Amino acid sequence: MSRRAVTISEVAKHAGVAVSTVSYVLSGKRTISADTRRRVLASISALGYHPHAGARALASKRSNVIALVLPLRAGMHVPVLMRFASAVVTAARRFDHDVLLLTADEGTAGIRRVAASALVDALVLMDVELDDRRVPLLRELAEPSVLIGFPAHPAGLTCVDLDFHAAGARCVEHLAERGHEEIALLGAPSVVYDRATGFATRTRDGFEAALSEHGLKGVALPCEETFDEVYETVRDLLLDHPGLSGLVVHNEAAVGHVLAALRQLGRRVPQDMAVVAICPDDVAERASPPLTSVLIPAEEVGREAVRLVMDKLEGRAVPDSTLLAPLLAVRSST
Amino acid sequence: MSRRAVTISEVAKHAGVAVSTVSYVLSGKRTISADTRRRVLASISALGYHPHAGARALASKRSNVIALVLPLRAGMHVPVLMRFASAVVTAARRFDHDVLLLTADEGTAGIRRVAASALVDALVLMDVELDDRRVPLLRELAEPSVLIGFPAHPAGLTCVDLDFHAAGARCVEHLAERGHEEIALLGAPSVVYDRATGFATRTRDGFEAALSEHGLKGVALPCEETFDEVYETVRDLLLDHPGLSGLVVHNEAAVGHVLAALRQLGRRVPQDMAVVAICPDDVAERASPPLTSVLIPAEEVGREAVRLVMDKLEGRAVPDSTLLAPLLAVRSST
DNA sequence: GCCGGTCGTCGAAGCGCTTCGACAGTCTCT
DNA sequence: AGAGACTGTCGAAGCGCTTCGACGACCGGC
Repeated sequence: MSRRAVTISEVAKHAGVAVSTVSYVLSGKRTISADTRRRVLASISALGYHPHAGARALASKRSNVIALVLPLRAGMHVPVLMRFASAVVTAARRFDHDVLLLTADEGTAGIRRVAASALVDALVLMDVELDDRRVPLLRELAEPSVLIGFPAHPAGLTCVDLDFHAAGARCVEHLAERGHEEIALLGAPSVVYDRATGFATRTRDGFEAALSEHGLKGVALPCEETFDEVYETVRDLLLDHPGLSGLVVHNEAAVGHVLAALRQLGRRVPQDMAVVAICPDDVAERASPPLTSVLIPAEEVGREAVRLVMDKLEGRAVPDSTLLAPLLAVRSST
Repeated sequence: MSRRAVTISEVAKHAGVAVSTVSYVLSGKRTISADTRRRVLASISALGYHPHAGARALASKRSNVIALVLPLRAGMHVPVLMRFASAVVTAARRFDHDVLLLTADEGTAGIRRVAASALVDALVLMDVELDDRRVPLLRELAEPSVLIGFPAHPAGLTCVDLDFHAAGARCVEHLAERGHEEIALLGAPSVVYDRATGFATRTRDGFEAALSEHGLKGVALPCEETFDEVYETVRDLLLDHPGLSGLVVHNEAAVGHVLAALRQLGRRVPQDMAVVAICPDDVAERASPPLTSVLIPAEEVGREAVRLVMDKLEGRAVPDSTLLAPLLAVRSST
């Protein structure tokens, strides 16, 4: 049970070298002869030595821990969140760092606490709001941070997200390849556009740009999230655009309703209407029929966020904004 | 930006006391006069002092961090997981601890590492398998741990979970009271049974035990999570068991699909088929119709796990096994 | 054969905190 | 009034590690 932990000085004694030599073997910050290194490493594994994290943090001013701030509140699509978290942990481990989990409900206090107490070296925040209270705090913090998502004023911050402009365009392109000539985008609820929320607008712009590039007809509409509103929107859409044969849905909550409405209106998917969604993979897969979709690359975003934050820790310059290319998965709805 | 952090000795100087006095004000381990305490606290907030976590861990042999080991892999219903995680973080904060997130894919190595390096004081593990490789390690570890879920041989461990055996039985009992004579259990995806994960098996055992106790006919089936698979399963079930009038669903991801499939197959709930779910409350409430359900008390389990692990840290004795009684909420589906 | 330059290693000085023993003062019994 | 028990505070000794400066040993160039 409670064997007292092995310390670096016991390793040094066992290997017949100075404490500092053991330290240098471990950190590689000074050259050590191959022979000495071998002896030290042998002693380390013979004794089962693990450096004491606290002592290391105290002496080196690095805890080798990064904070991950998750929303954990209603309205987020949780499975995606989890995949982000998982990706961040895995990526952090690759840089020999661990991950401290903070929930957003502790607000700025939690961030301030873990940063000020040197518990963490850096922070990764998820689900940043347009006007996020934490953003000013991050700006004045000594510890580097990376945001997943974009606030309204990202100046001075490092942000990473899916390239929604390209995602909108990619959907159009896919439908164009399939020979569709008139397509519509059903987006976020109108309130989201009114707020000029980044990702919704960016998708629409990408959609429209691609439309004119491919010489297609089309229309972009906001889309509410109750079944009745969705039904009306879809019905009117079909009446107003009899030539319509392709649909891009960028509204996770409405996807199911859209499919149900189409079914109810006697349109088969994909025979009468091709549907492409921009949504998490599992939503697309579970829909009936499974939807061709641009997936939200959680793993890649998480990995990239960690890479950026590590670069900042090492003092390397990083781009303010990193946009990840969309990936389209073809399923049975197109 | 990078103002050097305030240390305890600066606080001491500012307040005109010894360093140790500041420490005792913070820890309360010795009596301090009200007047001195006030002066020290004033200096602390005036200077914005935060104790250095590493230094504290080094000197006190306590990091005030607990590890949370999450599965993050297929077959688990992720939102529930998230609620566990959230509950653990919140509860840990209440004991002035933070939470380090480990993923199960690092296996025993990660656990060994964070324990040996004194990064964490204790561990909470989720989704323990019946024959979990990590269990022997936990037994020999000096750091206390608590499992959410039960392995096959829980001797010497501290485990907490919903009493799934009782939950399965409770559902049968409820349906028996309502006069149903042939009922089925739709459980987790088969991969979960193959892994022999405790909770799925225990629910089934409880279901079957109650079945024979009440002299009912019935069958227990695994249940996948896409609509098409669920539809097939339900359709076959109805064909094979024409007398079936009650259904227990223990699979959050599938409940919606089960209801949709029943509707599509012309069975009304509850008139033609009574349905009881074992799932988080919000899932049951949002279903249409709202489902009678045994709720999964994620918050309570997480909180309890943290309480237990803190008790162990303080050297207090704790029960080996904590089973939370199932609570059945009657809604309109039975 | 001597000088300057690496190379490999060591010793010691912290890093910021907790905790132990010591010790003046105060209070409470006799 | 004096012994004994508290109270409140201090100083100093670590906790286990990193890192800096120092210093022999060895190298090649002249």
